[in-house]
Amino acid sequence: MTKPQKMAAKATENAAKATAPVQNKRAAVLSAALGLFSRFGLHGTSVDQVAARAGVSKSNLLYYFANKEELYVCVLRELLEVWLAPLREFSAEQDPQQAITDYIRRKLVVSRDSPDASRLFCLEMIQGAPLLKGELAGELRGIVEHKSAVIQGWIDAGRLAKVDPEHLIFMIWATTQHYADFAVQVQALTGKTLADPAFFEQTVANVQAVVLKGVGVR
Amino acid sequence: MTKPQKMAAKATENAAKATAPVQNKRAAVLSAALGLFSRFGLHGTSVDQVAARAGVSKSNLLYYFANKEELYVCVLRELLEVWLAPLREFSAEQDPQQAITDYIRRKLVVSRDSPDASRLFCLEMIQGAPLLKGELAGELRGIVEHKSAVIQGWIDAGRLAKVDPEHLIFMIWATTQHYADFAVQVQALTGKTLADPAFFEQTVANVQAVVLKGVGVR
DNA sequence: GTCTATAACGAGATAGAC
DNA sequence: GTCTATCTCGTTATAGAC
Repeated sequence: MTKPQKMAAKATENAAKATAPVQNKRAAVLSAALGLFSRFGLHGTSVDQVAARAGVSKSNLLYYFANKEELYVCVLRELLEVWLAPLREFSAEQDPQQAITDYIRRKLVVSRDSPDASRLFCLEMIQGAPLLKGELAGELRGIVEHKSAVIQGWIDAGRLAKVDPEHLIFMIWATTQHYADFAVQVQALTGKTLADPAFFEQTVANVQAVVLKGVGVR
Repeated sequence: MTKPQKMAAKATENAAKATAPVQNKRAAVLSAALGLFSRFGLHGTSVDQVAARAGVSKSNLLYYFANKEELYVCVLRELLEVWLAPLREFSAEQDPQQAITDYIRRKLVVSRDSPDASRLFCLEMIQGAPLLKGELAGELRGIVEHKSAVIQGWIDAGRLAKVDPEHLIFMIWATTQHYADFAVQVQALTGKTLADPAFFEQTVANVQAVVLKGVGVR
């Protein structure tokens, strides 16, 4: 088995049977790569920089990842799960007000705790999502259609005001991700970051308040 | 006067006394550059690509702009005005509901007609706004503080619900720019773009409805 | 002002010793 | 698995003729 084949196999198997130290190295590289790619993009980041940040040599990095693009794709793959997780939990069994309240908080927690993931996702979208277009049209679309139907059900039952469910979802995504993607702007204008607990709670409360009132039936 | 000096002078004078054909070329290059930088970033775009798109040779382009970074900065400078214009019009003399209604529409018009500008602005923010930080802390901050005071005045007068003005402004920015920056995602999930007149009006109506109701006093 | 040719450099990727 | 050395290519930027 040649090296690239081994690597490809490892990637598809989710690296199930690799040894622990190898996993640590891969994880370190992926984490370093996320941090840099999310700020400077694929072309704005050199393999050298990623290697340095991860504490490995460039050629060693290229032993684990066949080339820069493969590394980038691996990072994106991990990313998508982080990004999708909060949406999956959005449930039809809950009270609509509570479901929206919880969803907004979960998304803001991601913006606070994984701003890198949010930013790289945004970067990818801006560039036309060359590598995520497939997932968008497939998995994400399925989930969104399902959640939209749930929201539409609430509206038909008179539990929410008449809004287009997809626009409501976009609005929640936009307002919550804004605090990660435009963190510099938020900081320049308010002096605060989501890392500040008081500001975080204030943000959660404001977004929840406007959205809930905006779609409320009362 | 050496070439770089001439160029720098031309840039600062706003190219007031340059001849028309020269202006056309500069404009063509700037426009081509905006289109490419906004998709692929500074490092993802080559001078060659910009030149080709603008219909000039690479070395000719480098006659007008001393180097790639200067070109990038020129593009950003133009950008900021496009981005700020709708906010400047946000007026204290209007009825609050009307002011917010109009502002949302204006921002969505920009998202529809200048998605490149919106995307490049977003790219710059994601990267930490190395070149716009100054403007953010200065001019933008001043305008935002002023507009926030206006909103606070409306709240104190009981004409709007109690919201933090800055979060309201962020919410409007986020929801409206989303349709430009995440256009691929919006298209993948709805099949539509703001270029579609019906979808545009539907978007305007939805955003206005939720925000207005969300901050309304009734 | 515009062109062709080319210098100079950075960065991705590979070869091969250990 | 990890390293050093090196090849190769794309890209920026300049030199200099017209």
